[in-house]
Amino acid sequence: MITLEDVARHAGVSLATASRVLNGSTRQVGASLRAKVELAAAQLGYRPNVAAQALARGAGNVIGLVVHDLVDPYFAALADGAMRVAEGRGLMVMVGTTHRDPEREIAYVATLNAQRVRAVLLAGSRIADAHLTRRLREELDGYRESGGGVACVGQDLLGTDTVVPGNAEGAADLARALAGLGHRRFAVLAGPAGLVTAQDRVAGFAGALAELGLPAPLLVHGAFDRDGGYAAATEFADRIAGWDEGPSCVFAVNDVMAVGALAAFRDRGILVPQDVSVAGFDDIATLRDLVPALSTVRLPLTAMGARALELALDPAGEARVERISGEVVLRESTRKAAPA
Amino acid sequence: MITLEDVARHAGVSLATASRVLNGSTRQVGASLRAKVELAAAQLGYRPNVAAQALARGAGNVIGLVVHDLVDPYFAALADGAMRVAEGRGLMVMVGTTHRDPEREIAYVATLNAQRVRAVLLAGSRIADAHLTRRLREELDGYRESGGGVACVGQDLLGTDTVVPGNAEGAADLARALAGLGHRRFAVLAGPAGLVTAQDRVAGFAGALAELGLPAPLLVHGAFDRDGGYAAATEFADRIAGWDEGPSCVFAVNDVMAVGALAAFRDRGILVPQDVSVAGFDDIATLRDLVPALSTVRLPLTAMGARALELALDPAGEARVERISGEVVLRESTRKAAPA
DNA sequence: GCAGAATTGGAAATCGTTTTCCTGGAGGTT
DNA sequence: AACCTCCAGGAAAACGATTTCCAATTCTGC
Repeated sequence: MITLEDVARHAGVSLATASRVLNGSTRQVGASLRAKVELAAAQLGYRPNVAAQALARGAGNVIGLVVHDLVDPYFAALADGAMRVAEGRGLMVMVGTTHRDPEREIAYVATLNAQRVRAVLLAGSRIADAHLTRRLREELDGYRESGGGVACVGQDLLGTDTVVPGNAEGAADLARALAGLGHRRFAVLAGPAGLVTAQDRVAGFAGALAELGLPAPLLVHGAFDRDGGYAAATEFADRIAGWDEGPSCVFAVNDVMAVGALAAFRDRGILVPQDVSVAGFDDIATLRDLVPALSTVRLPLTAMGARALELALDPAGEARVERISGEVVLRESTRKAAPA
Repeated sequence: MITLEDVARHAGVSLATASRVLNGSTRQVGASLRAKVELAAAQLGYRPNVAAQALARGAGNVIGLVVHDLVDPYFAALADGAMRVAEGRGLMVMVGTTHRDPEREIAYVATLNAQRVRAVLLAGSRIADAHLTRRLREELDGYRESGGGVACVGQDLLGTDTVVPGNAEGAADLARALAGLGHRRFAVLAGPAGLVTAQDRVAGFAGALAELGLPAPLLVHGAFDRDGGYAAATEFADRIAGWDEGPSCVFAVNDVMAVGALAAFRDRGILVPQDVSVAGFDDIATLRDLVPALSTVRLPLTAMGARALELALDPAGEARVERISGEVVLRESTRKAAPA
């Protein structure tokens, strides 16, 4: 490996001068020496050793990103937004995927802490488990004390800068919109019982229904992914099989689950939206071409990821919380309910 | 920040001993000292500084991954596979997204080189531009000389370990399968003219048709993404509008483009598969619930990403090339052609 | 008991940079 | 001409670990 010392020797200057020329410094270097150093560096093919730079400077140019699953388009979009910001600032991004294991999440924060990354971005919803949350919080506190920025996308549970999607409000808006279409009886594919994002969406939805004086929705729990949606929709169909009046509209707490639900209904010969309307949440770009097109709540995911990283990188005294509201988008998967 | 020296002092031992206790060493440390050091480290909340470790050890535990676009499920799946391997080996992953800009790709390799990452994984197809390819290759050679492993997923153009999807063979198999369904006249939504992956798929497809004695397909170029598929399909529909016998089957060179094509046909009232059959390539998991379900060529993307990283991490004398073959999956988007 | 081997602990060199001083010379002001 | 300021350049001290020696101890086998 070519080191800075090699370059300096080859150029006939001191280490200090070579460093000043090659790796941005406030100090000036005379034109002739500067040229010599640059030539030597080019000839030798010098590459700075960032580990050494990070050590000497006391700060690297890496940021950390922790997501649950890169294959889930929700997280991919968030990551994309964050990476664009990182790129714009000349930072590299280290990514960790937890596959929804809270222990892994804590472990990643510890690792990123050891890496002395400039900022850590936590994406995705926390499990509603006080003990785990506390441990994560402690780990983050330790990290922040050492000067790193932390932000998260999701719930404001960690005392950090947070970009909070308007889950409850969006779901409530959606409920009102669906009620406006004439629906009276709803089911909710509610995701895992302990997942805060899912809880918020369910609560917002159910709350709006209550305000409208409509009956509480039928809740079916299941995993937060496509297969969870499929399973929950199947269970739903089984449960209402004998009823004379079942729900006319099903709300899946995210788009990916809604896709699973659509598949389940299709497999059982239930027509959407004729037999039942289906709505999701997130407005995942990759899924906009579904048939029938999914009614949902649009969240500006890329912008949210970008904004969160900005928060993490630009420190403030107080923990800031930014609420991002979703926008109801009605498409073909929901239709006017038949008059009662 | 708590350093190892703080821990050593607090425990009343030397730096060397503390290092041996805390960060895996071959040397033994007596039980009593070991306990003292561990206690001190825990009390002080010591976190090793990886930059310093990397410097002292001469190698970090980071690998680099360069993809075009994380939002594209193709790359997300590859990245996921690679990350699982990395996780299993206790390595962190630095991700760079090029957004299909070859200059950025080269820049990322340079940056990863400076980071002295253990291995670099390049995913995604190279542009067929000799000059850019040469520059990338030089950059990679420089990196490999310094001891890093390189692998790529895509074409074997860089003289490195490579996982090569059977693009031409898969497309040829698909062509034969479609011909077996009775199709005689084909169109290909061929992607950008300079993209090697797209070229290979087109060539394989066209080659098989020629072998079967069928007419050469109608080629329509466009971007390699959903909107490119939409635009190309629209152009295709316009072109054949006046013909008395147009192609009965359209092959989009990837699934994402096929989704765009399906949308375009839907918007123009063209029924798939009744009016025209559509097939894609990749078998993206997120898109398996489309209606009509997409006929395609399945590529084990996650496994490919994982394998590529394994190649990069386990050095060999020679550059190894592993071919991965795709499997034709016929679904509802293609149907038997009406007898002529 | 005793030589030699094995083991354990510590001092100090090392990794590749950045950065703080320090020095000598150039330029400007009375 | 004397004095002061400014500035380019270099020597050397961090930065926070690992690792190589070396010395001191404890085991072995006779």
